[in-house]
Amino acid sequence: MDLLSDLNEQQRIAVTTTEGPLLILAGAGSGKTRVITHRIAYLIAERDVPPSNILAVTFTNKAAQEMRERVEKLLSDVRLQSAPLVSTFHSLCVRLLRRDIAGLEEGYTRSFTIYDQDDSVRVTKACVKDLGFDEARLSARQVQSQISHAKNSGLDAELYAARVESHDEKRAAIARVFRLYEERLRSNNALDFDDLLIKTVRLLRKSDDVRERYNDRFRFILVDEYQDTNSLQFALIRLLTQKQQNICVVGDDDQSVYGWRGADITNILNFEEQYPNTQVIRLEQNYRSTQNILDAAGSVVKNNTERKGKTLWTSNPSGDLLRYYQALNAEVEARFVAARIEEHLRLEPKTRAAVLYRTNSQSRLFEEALRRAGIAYNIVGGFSFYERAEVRDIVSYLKLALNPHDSIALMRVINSPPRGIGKQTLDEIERRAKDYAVSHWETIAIMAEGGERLAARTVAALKNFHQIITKLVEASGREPASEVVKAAILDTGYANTLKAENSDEAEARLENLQELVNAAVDYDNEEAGGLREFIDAAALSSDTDQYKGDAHVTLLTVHSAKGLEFPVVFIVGMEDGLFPHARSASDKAALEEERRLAYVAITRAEKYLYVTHAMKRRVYGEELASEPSQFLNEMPLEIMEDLSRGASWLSFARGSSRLESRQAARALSGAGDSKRHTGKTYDSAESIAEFFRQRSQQVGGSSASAPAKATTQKARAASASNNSPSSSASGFVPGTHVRHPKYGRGLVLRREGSDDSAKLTVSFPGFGQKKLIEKYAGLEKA
DNA sequence: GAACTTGCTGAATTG
DNA sequence: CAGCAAGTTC
Repeated sequence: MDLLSDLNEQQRIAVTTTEGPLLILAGAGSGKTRVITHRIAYLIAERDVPPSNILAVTFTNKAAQEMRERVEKLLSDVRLQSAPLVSTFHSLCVRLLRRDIAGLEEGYTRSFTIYDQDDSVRVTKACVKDLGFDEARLSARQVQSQISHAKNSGLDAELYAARVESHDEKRAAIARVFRLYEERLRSNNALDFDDLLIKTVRLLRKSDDVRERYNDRFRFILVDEYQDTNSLQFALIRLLTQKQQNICVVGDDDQSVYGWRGADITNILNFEEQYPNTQVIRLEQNYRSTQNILDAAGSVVKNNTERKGKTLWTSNPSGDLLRYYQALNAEVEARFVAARIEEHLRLEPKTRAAVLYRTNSQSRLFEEALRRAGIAYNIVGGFSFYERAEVRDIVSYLKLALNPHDSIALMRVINSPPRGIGKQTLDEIERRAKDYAVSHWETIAIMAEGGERLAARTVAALKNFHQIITKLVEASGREPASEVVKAAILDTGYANTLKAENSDEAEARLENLQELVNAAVDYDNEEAGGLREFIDAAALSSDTDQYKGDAHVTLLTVHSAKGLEFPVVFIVGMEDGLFPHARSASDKAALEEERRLAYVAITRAEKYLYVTHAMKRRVYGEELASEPSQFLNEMPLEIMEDLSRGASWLSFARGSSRLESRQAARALSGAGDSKRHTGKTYDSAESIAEFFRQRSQQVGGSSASAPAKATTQKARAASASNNSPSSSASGFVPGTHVRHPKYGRGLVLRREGSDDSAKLTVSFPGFGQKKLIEKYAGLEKA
């Protein structure tokens, strides 16, 4: 088979440049996966590289699996002795550590357990409690994320503590939790997700032996989604490429959306400096989307300053206009989306649609609307299979089967199903474990022998539990994984308790457990890994792994959608404070990341792209007014079609921007001209548009290169609407959040007149818009 | 010890 | 509004 015939020129160079460092800047939809898979196949088939010398690293299992399958397909007529290793960063680390962790000399053994985030939070919580800190003031979740952040930036507990200012009480507390947390993990022979990378890097640094071995083994390394790598992952790559520099990284700086998780965009921006003699290849032809969709994406992302800059182009037709919809509230938005999906499926039963949202909590309304419309959907994220309580319980039993000293697992299931071991007994176990300085498991063994101050009932209950686990441990020594899973479900009483409940919910849980058994059976058949690997896979499985490519309708966050494509895409909740998220508003870098996120969302679409927003939305159970996202304003309005009922932000923004430079700059396209509106009938929309116009001036427009233009724009706006924006430094300019003695929090929409006699139009959630004279209103900044 | 009630606090994105 | 911890009752 000719591996190069169906590639374009750039792709071909990317595939055949096999020696030396290579940076492939691959725009969205430019055939990135195809290049990687062809490259692997090419190395094997044309350059006679033994597959075992190739390592390809991805971020998700799903991507890894897809890559494996595609390579296999390309090489279907080549006989292979081995397969290239296609793996996620985390499973690569597990693989190394399962073999060599003892070389670290930190007391860890090869049978270490992996703590996922939920486990980590549990440990953190226990640490906070045991150190006597107030759990309400020091939320375990927050502390855990601080610890994780520290670990990812190369700080251990000691370094972190040393960095904490003495007066910063909270951080000092976190530092103490951090230290205890690390101790607990170590004494449980457990590693959290961050440790997997940290320990691997440390091991490769420490042991020349191990480092050499893997340098010799992996002579050709590929890294996908390189823009998402963090400093530890970079260090890992560095260590693996000491002997050779056949390192090929593929990424797109415009799609870097994991900065909050420690991803370091400079890894890709500075790759050429880190690896001298790097060849750079740009893949800029997009095969996925229509021209209009690409225009929208480009028009948004070009507002970012921190980027390498590239322009996607396509030979695809311009396609349909983007479809815009302004909903009264979030419920209406969901109903609109469901109705449109129904329509698309009616016209094209085989099409696939995706609903993309910023936060998982938005999914519920769409689930309800789709269910009501009788449309089947698939949802990614939220509670994934391995995160369900019953699955986690059984997995905990399995962990105990391999290592009964795993206290986290033990405490999780010691009384589920209920077997008469209550809080009193648990506290007693905790106390004694600490006193004797032995594991909970050993403590239970001692207590099960009976003794002073223990009720006979308690002793019997503990004995029972001890026996159950002992049996599981024995079973794990001789039975295949699936049999141990069955035992963990049946012999622990778990299944019986669920059956006895006799409810629909219990029924569903039983089905999930059946599913777990099925997974284990598959595992027994396919790989000879055994229970250990089965549990590792469960721990490392991720949300995006649940994505089913053949589903007609998929609900997922924008983050989870990265790397996927759909003929029909809905980007919903395009509102200020939601997308971009409020937590990013203050920070320029964070806002740029949000913008890249918008870019990712837009470029998922092949043919039809919908953008929607709601005027009102429930937050914390309270209904709040919301403004359209600034990213909507950054799209070319003339390639949007307005599907809103009645007046909308778009209809007004379009009318009001007619005279302004943005229109002139985009005069190329004649679309939208037929939809001229005077704006006079659109009271609320008018104020929203006003708000935008004002804000774009405050922010200084989209590019730094046009100060002169910004001034004329400002002057014109001022004369047109009789405003004097930002002339009174002390006053409340539109966009400011204010507090009113009677109406509470509100948003300034408009300001008329100057100095302190200015008239303000302020929108108060729940009270509507009020016109107020600034000097009498008693407003304060909120 | 278990099941139920109340009252509080807090959700951004994920391997 | 929801999920969780502490408090209450059987």
